[in-house]
Amino acid sequence: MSEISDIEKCEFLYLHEDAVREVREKMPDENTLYDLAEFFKIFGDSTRIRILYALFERELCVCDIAGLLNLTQTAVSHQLRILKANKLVKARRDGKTIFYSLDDKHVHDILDMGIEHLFD
Amino acid sequence: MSEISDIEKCEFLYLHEDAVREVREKMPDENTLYDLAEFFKIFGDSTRIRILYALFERELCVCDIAGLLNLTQTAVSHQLRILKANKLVKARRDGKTIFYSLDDKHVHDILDMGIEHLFD
DNA sequence: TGAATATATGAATATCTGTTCATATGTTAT
DNA sequence: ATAACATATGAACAGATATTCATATATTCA
Repeated sequence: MSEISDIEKCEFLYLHEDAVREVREKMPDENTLYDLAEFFKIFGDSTRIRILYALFERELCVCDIAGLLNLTQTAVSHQLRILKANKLVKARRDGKTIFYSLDDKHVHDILDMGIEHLFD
Repeated sequence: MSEISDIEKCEFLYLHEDAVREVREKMPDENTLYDLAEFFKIFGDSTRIRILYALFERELCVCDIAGLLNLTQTAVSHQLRILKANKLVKARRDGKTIFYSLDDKHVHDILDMGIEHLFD
């Protein structure tokens, strides 16, 4: 009986040590992968996706978006805050109204690639 | 006093009717956008992102991945099931071992574009 | 056949996240 | 200054989700 528990043996042994060693060296930085997941999390919500698509055509104010997508003003505001914090949209004030528009050249390409995957 | 509540007036009026009408016509199908969000949800988890990056180099078995990423076998299995269900990875059995590898040509491009956004 | 190994899976739990509600902030017009 | 309007925000709540635990399945080997 070694120190390694029989029950979870697989947890502590590399079945293919050379493969694992090679992969480990080439893996990107841990923090980068974490940030990357956080970034994609933004696209993982249909409300935000719909807002982004709405803004593809032209800038819109909060109430336009709420009416267009049948959402409350509050819900839209909350989501816009997230999108803005992640530099996907930007805001411009005109009197009482605040217009939102896209602020990232990659967004369109990323979403298109997702669509491509869906229709394979 | 009209039927429209004063408090939520913005909810029921289009501030910019023409804009909203134009955008509504060009919006993609509602179901497509929902599926798209579901697809990106998969990338919104660092464990799954790490697994995908590990598989960029070469095929690996469940225990390799668990050891490499310091995760339990069970956690890896659960995530691989999700990745497989969404056709991002495929499995190949060799005796007791099951090797997983990437199964989508878009994954690499999508992740790269995410990285690009991060490093802007 | 039975023991050992590699992986899968259902249920429970804890955490995260989106929406709602109530309210605050900021701008315009009277 | 005050009312009306557009938007923002904090707290509470409900639903989703990743991990863990216990256990099942599948394959190999003695």
